[in-house]
Amino acid sequence: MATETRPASTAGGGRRNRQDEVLLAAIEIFHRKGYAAASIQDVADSVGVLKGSLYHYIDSKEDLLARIFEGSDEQSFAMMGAIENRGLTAVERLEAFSRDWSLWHLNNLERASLYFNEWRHLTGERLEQVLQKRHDYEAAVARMINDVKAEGQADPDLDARYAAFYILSAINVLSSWYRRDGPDPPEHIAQVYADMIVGMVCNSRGRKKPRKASRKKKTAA
Amino acid sequence: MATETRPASTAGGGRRNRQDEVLLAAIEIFHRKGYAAASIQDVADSVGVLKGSLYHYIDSKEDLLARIFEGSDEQSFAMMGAIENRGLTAVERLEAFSRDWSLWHLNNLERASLYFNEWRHLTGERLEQVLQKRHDYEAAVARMINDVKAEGQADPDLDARYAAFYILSAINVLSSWYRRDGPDPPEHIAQVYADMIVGMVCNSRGRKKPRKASRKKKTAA
DNA sequence: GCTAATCTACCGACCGTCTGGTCGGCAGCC
DNA sequence: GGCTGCCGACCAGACGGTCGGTAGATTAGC
Repeated sequence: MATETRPASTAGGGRRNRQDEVLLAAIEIFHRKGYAAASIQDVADSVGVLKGSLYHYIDSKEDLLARIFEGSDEQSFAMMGAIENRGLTAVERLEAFSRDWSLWHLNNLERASLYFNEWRHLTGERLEQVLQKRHDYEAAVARMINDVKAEGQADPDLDARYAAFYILSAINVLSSWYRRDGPDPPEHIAQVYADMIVGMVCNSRGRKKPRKASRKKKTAA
Repeated sequence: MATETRPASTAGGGRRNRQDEVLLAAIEIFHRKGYAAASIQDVADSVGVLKGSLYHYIDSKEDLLARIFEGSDEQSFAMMGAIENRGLTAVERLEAFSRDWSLWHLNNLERASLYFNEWRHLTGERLEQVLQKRHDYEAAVARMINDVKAEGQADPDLDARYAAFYILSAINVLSSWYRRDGPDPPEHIAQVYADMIVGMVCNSRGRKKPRKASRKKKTAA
């Protein structure tokens, strides 16, 4: 992306777009050092250009972060849309989402980590946008879980909002412990996660193992 | 907390220990702005003291962070120890841990958030220590899950390591979405989380609902 | 086909501000 | 008279960002 408006002025193929180079370098460095601790100088060094030259491509440090987020937004919402238009049952949708979203995190470690960890360094309107999108995302997952309940595949007492938080939390953090040189490929881990998530949502019907009744001091039903 | 070693040199009651004031202020500010983006000046302002005066209590910014972590370490390992010495079954232990660890996060939002988010700004030996502790923690949870399997209460195919990551991830992030002014008290949310976790680990025995057999392309058993 | 104007990508010196951290000194309590 | 707690001036360096300038490619005019 970021190449949408012009089809590569330097006639495709050979040498890479500097604009993209800057973005990729920034993703790596912001991820490794953290946005606040990373300097524009670091990014410039990584691209192989003087600091001043960077400002030919960006407006400000925050602008650089915001552009990274734009790309991530596009990718994540495309994924979400694809799932909703596939005509799946609620359970299948939940599983597909869990797997695909996990997979996106695993295949875009740095980008995903930023998306999750560094949004608070945006300000003003951009911050509000991110918070809104985050909220929409949570609501969409909660809706998925409610759909599963409506299909009779989940405990009716399950709190969809908390379950959604739980699921998103677990997936969002994937990027912080996953090692690319680990034993299992991303596809495997994504499937394990999807299984655990679906298992968590779809269980407990008819289980009701004996446990202290102390949990009945709930406030809301 | 953090008052364990000395019972308040200024004779209890009246005015608070400055040492602790500094720590508490730092926790709040490092949490709100992020360690790297927060300045020592911010902390000094919050305590109501000039920046130079802060260095009467701390050695360096990183030292301040490290001291916060020491307190968190004590608390979290005390909690873990208490659970292991209560003579519970494996399932009860898993539930107790899930609930208590969630509760600790909810009741120590800022501290917990730092513990989880800002450890990478430590360096040298201190960083290694944190990484080691983190690893121990993950291993302990994985052991708990294996114990549940040994008791025959969990799917033998469940990958204990990934399940441990999954559980710890979700709980660690509690502090980032929980609002103190939300509708439910921490105790309720902790119990909901514990239920979800126990449900996930203990399910699927005899469930095996029909799903695409495509998940049998696992690599490891 | 040659020249002139324009544009892109980049340089490198520079700015003001803020950073973490130091230090000599002083007031007041034990 | 010494110790604790704190002040406030100070430092060197790093920070994000600016700016005038220029080499080289691209385009336009003739």
